[in-house]
Amino acid sequence: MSPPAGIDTDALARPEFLPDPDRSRKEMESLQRELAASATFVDDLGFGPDAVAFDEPADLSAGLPPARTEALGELDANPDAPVVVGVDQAFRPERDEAVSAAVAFRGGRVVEYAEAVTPLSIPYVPGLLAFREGEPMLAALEDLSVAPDFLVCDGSGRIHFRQAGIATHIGVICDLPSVGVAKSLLCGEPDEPVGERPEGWSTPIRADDSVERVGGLDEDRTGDDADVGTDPPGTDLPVVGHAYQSRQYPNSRRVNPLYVSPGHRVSPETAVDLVAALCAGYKLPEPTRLADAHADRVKRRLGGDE
DNA sequence: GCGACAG
DNA sequence: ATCTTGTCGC
Repeated sequence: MSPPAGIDTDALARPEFLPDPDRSRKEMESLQRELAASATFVDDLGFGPDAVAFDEPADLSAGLPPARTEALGELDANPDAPVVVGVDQAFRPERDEAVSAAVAFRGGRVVEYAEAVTPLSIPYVPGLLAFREGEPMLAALEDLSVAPDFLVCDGSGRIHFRQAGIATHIGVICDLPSVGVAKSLLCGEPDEPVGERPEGWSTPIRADDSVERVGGLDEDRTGDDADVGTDPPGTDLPVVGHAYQSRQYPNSRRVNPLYVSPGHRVSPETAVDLVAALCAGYKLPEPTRLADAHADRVKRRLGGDE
């Protein structure tokens, strides 16, 4: 049995990574370097893509599916399935508040919806998103009564100037495996051009000059020195994530790929494999898609203004 | 100085 | 992210 423990609130133990209006940009950047150094971009999960795979997308036409608490029970078909949690946010610009949502799944079923409304204290700055939205995300996670085994965050993880995107912040703070799923590329360079690609296609994103290298963090690089010079150009650069074509129309090229990167305790390769398994017919992985819908629902319930 | 930049 | 109707294409 797994008692509803929710998140191990280590968040309070790492206040340095939470928003502080008085902190300078330089200070936030060095905190991220510190955080990247304590992050792990190698597999440390205890389960694989098959354990979290969705075989059917949720039907949202009549609203979100009800949470099935019984899916947590011992009579569940797959009692050992990991708890996957998708997190996303909606905003109330007029009030400068974030509405964050966390949706927990087990065996492909929703087991809990959680949410939080949080005042925003820091503006959006590319590269410093976690200092604006990290607190709200944690608030939604702490509203959960089930303990997550894996977090799917919207935004980048290792695909980040200091290899510490919001998925990395959240993963390290909670000490949970996490991945970042972004709809556009923050930095880095794809091995191949990212256009007109078939469903299921993916290509590595490698660190470019805009990505700071983190000491002791690149030992997960593939190949050894003997390969240098024989590999294609750029192959010696560290892979920080992947572009992944989760959806595509047969006779059209309009859908852009997803940019998947490890947050914490996962490798770039496993991160894409996990996200591929979480996708069930739509562009976004199911956890993210439902978290997005739940955040919108909560926002609507709160009302258009005041 | 110019460009580029998750949500 | 948010402001927003209809509309082009599978």
